[in-house]
Order: sequence, then C-alpha cells, then structure tokens
Amino acid sequence: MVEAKQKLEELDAVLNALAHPARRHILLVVWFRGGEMTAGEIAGRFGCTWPTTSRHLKILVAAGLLKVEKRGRTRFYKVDIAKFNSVKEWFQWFDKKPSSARTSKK
Amino acid sequence: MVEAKQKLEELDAVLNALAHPARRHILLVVWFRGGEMTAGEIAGRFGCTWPTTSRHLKILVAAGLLKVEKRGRTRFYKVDIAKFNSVKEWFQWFDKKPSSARTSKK
DNA sequence: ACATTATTTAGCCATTTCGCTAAATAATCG
DNA sequence: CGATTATTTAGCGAAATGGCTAAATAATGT
Repeated sequence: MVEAKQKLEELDAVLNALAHPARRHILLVVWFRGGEMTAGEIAGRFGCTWPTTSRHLKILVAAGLLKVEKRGRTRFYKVDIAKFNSVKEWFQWFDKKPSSARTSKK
Repeated sequence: MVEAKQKLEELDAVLNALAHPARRHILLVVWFRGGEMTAGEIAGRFGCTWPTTSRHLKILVAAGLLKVEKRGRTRFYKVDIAKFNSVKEWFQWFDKKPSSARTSKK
C-alpha cells in the first residue's frame, strides 16, 4: 500500500508549508486578489525580499497549495485549496472516537 | 482589538505544533488510548528519548492541544481538540470567496 | 532521612530554516 | 545582438529546531 505513505508525506508538506506566517499570508493575499497573482505582485506586498518570497512560493508549490503557470516571462500563482483536505482528513481521526473512553486495565 | 492578534498567535502555535510528525503521532496515540496517558506511557511508545518526548509534550501543551494534570508524581496528558478550530476557522477564509474572481484593473 | 520513581531542565551539537545580497537565467523589446 | 524585465538560484550567516546525555526536581515508599 504505497498510498498511505504518500498521504502522510502530503500532510507533512502541507502542515509545514502552513507553519510559517509569511506563507499563510501569501495564500490569503493571492486568494483575495482573485486567486491569481504574479510573483512580482506577491513579492511587492511583503516585508521580505524577492528571493525570500520566491522561496516561500516554491515551498507552497511543492506542498500543492499553489499552482504556478508560466506565461511569457512572468509566472502566475494560483491558490489550490484541494490540499487543505489532507489536514481536514487528519482532523477527522479525532471525530471518530470520543476522548472520554477509559484505559481498560487498571 | 487585542483579540485578533491573540487568535493569530494561537493559530501560529497550533500549526507549528502540528508541523512535526512526532507531535501528530503523540496526539493520535493519546487520543486513541482513551484521551489520557502519562508522560511515561507516551515516551515509552516513541523512538526518541524521554527528554525529547517531554519537549514535544511541552510544545503541544503550549499550543493548547494537550492538557496536563499532575496527580502525585505522574502527569496525565489529555488531548483537547478545541484548538483545531483555529485552523478550521482559518481554512474558512477560503470558503468565502471563489478563486475565480478576477483582478479588476488591467 | 534515603532510595526510588516520574518527569523535567540544562546544555551540547548537528541540521534545517529563513533572512539577506549578488549573480544567473529566461523571455521580450529595440 | 544588447538592454530590459521577471524571477530564480547560489551562497552566506544567524537563529530555531530537534536529537542526545547528564543532572535536577518532586513525590512517594521504607
């Protein structure tokens, strides 16, 4: 079963990508900007330099949270919320069993 | 409005806590163990040493994902899923606006 | 008081992360 | 082709993270 391992890696990538405030910020800005922005527009809106932003973008793309399309010499980034599901699904483990169960052996 | 800043910090703590596989593992094990386990039981189940596990526990407690209760000389840890909501609420920003909107100015 | 048990704190080291500046690539314009 | 624009890659240094061992604390049992 290769799938399970893959899912774990996906979850790990997504949570790590979301763990940095700058990256969460980028996702929100791109989303509310209409879901598509160029790297330059994104970089212009943040305190950090272009190369730093560029690295954040790469991490987000690697996690599948951003999709990138290159048209001419500019890159357009678009939010893809599908990967949020790996987190939501992980949360569901905690719906299934009430925390009030008890250890059986004293 | 002090609240907003507090919420952001909470989200940050939760996402950072969830970003490490060992900590996710701890939450799952404690949860399925019935929601309460001693530090020793937790440490015994992981590849890393007690002090390392202890640090992970501290991070989870700081994020509000575990609650700890000291009875005698042992500490009991219990999962508190309430803080998952800060993540779920953050995700909701992405429900509100479809990504298909367009930038208004050409 | 002393030994034992449960767990944390302190301190060290290796690795990763994240910021920066400078240089490289890649597409387009003149 | 050479200049310009858009963006990344390379490489450095500081800080954070995560692992370890050894020592400290804190409660309990004898």
